[in-house]
Amino acid sequence: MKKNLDKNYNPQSFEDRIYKKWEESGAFIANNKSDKKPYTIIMPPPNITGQLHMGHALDQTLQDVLIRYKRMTGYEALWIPGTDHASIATEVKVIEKLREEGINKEDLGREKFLEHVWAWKDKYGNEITKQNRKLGDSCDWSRECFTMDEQRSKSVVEFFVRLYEKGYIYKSNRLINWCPVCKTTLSDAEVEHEDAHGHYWHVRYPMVDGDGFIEIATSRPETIFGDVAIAVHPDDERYKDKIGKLVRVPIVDREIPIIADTYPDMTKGTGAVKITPASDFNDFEVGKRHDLDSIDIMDLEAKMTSITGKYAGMDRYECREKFVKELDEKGFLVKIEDVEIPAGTCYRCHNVIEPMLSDQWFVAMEKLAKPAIEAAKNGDLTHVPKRFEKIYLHWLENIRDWNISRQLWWGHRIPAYYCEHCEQIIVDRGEVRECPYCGSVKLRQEEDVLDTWFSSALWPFSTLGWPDKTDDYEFFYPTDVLVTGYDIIFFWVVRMVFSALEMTDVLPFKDVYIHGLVRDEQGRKMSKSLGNGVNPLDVIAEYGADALRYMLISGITPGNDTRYMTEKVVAARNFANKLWNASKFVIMSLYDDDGNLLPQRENQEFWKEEDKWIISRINEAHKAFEEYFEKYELGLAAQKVYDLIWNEYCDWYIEMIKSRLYGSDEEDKQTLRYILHTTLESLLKLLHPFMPFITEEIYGILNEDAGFIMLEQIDAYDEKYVFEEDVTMISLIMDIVKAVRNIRAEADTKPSKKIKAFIIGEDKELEYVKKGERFIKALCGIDNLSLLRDDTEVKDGDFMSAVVKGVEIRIPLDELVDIEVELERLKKEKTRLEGEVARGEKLLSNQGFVAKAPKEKIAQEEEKLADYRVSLEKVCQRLSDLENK
RNA sequence: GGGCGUAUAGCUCAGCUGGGAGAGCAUCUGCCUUACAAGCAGGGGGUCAUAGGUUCGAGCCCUAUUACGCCCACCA
Repeated sequence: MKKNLDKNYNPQSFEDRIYKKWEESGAFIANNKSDKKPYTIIMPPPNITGQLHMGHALDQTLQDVLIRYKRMTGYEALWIPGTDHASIATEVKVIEKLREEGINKEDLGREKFLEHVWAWKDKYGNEITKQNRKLGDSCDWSRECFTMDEQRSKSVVEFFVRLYEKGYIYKSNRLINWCPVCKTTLSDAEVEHEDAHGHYWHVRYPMVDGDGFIEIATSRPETIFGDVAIAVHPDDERYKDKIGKLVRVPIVDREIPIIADTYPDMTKGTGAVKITPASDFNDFEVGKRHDLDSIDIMDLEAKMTSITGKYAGMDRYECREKFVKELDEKGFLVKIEDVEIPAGTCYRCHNVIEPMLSDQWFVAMEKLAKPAIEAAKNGDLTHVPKRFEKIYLHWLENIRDWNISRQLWWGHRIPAYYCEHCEQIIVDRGEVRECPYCGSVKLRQEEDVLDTWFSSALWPFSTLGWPDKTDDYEFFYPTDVLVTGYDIIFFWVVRMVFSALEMTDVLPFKDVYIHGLVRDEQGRKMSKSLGNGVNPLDVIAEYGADALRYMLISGITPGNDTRYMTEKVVAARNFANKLWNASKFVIMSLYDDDGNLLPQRENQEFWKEEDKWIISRINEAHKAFEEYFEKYELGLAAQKVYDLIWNEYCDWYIEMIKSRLYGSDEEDKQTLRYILHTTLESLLKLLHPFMPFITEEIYGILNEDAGFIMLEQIDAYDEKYVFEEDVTMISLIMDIVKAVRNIRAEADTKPSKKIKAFIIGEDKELEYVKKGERFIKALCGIDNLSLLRDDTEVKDGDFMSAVVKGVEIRIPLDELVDIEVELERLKKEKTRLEGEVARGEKLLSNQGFVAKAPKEKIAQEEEKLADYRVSLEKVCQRLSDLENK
């Protein structure tokens, strides 16, 4: 049976099949006993609540391209996949689902609730890993991790205990960010700052001594219940005589002092600030300095506490409205200003967070941050692109202690116990049954769980078995590169770095490759609320994973955002289709009608110019790839292989060899088959990291009984495949072909019409032309080509002509159309050449250039100028001949 | 208030250490030429945001300016 690819490129027909074969054969599994050098990437773990979105698709495609390329260039490549329990996000989702079923989290109790979450995780947690497979991710599923699986939980406990023992972890009562909707505390990184329109309510507080009022402005009047002082700047003349006196808090009727502190800004508001330590971070600091009390005015749901009297139990916003009304009615309200005020919001639910006084666990950051700062400054840690290093450093240099406790149930429960007898805190790796201090067995485990990012921080080494000294850890750690978006540098990159430096004494990775966001066609962020998200799975279903992957990678540059555009996917699909058809052509020529491989001849001595040309071009691409991958210029690498396949291999090489293929020289055909076979193989390998499915499918049919292309090696750049002379010659031929085609097109010659042509040039050029005669004839529809040393033979008569690189082409006009067209062409060409000559002369007569430019550059310019002069002369000659007729 | 990014062909974007502006799509012309019309061949289209400067030479380096975008920051 005739062997070949299907008639049409239809990715749906093979992508799933190929992935299954890869996975079942163990092709993704890395060997920790390999002789090769390790190359390791840890996949940023998607949330188990998540669906694959374009951001994941980009992130993962980048990693897969890197991993596949490294696997094909001599490395033992390991890419570990995994998922994140996403404490808060998952818990919120499960609570929602339970609520729909009429079940309340609190009624269930911790144990039962967690059972529900685990069931939920089992049901949905693997969705995203199925989607990874659709994308073609070559990750090692045998090593798949989950942030809450047994080994990772062990890492987390170990990490916590070690930090605790070294004194980095402490428990403290202080003001924290509280989300009243998610009902948990948040770290600083989890608070977003959004501007909202609000007001300044100017309120006056009567002086206790009856001597007038002091006016303050506040954006949060409901916090007046927590006021413990009014602060003014000590240098503020307006209030100097009031410092130390008492004022009466409106309605609340509490007497509070006017204090002097440098915190108030005399130029802002009224210059007098009310101090509410329990509701504001600045006020908290002022309160500490002046030894003031803190008054809790809100509970954990942001409802007013009993201290607010009739407002008790009221929501914070409702209270604000009613309280302002009361202030107004009682004459305390002076005026209301409309302003934009910044508000801290929860990164999850986007509700306004409430500063709350609370007992929480913290990691002291100052000392831990130092080596992480140092690592970036001394160049051990490289950000790609470099500018993100600033963000990284800025965060670390201004870091505050990390609040790691969360009032949630889903997550790693903090391994701390409280002795109910002696009130000591006991932190231990295992379950604690007896108090080591007093021997009491009345122990209570901490209820809080750890911040999700606490486990993520360990991901580069916990996934490799840490704290155990596993073979994987020994061989694959540290990893090579972390690929992620710029949006989680603080959450994640920073924390992985200091955690690794503290726990493993090495950087977790050398490079941080940062990509941008995938936006929609109009450049907007893809979001649920806008409904403008494009589901990668839909794109894969319609165009194939290869097209999606290629679309995402081509044309991107590190750190910059990109847009999803259907037309780009179509272009990528068309490229795949082009490769499919070209491969079909090659395979057709390699096998006979019974599907047997036809003989091939390898000997280099029989290679023709075009063979050496394409081999040379591919060889150069190998070099370019090495450089591009070194610098993470994946967009450029993708562009390179595209051009090579489409513009050079398909448009030129295949067209050039058709006459040989359909000719009668059997031995030459054997050589040709060898070249076609090997060059296609090389191209497939170069493209494989970007388009793994189509290249694997073609490779499997091209090579019977071959292994996977994904496990093959891409050739390294090799000097012995540099064929300079052949490249020069073929370039000349290509230019001539283009010139003739241009003449034919301008003269409107029927494509089917065969024409006569003359080529006039020097010996060297004519030698090249002679060698390439067969191409010129075949590719330009010329049936009669004469090579001449001078133009005496063809001087008379009407011609159209073109000059390229000192070679003149003349085509008898009777073969074409009228003289006017030719005159027009020649004039245009003359103008162009005059411009070129003028440019060259100007450059070379510039003393500065001649004196300072590199020698090679000058020689190059001289050569070009000489060339243009010859060409111009010929064109002028032609022009005057024609005009004098 | 600080920091950063972007501005290049009608559109979306590349352009590595400074050495004659590129791609895809769109557009125009001609082609179903037995791998491919998801294609082939040919063409048109850019004072590289503005103003200075450095240099023999600037899309690229420096300084200002403008527009859009992003990040950080406790302004009542």
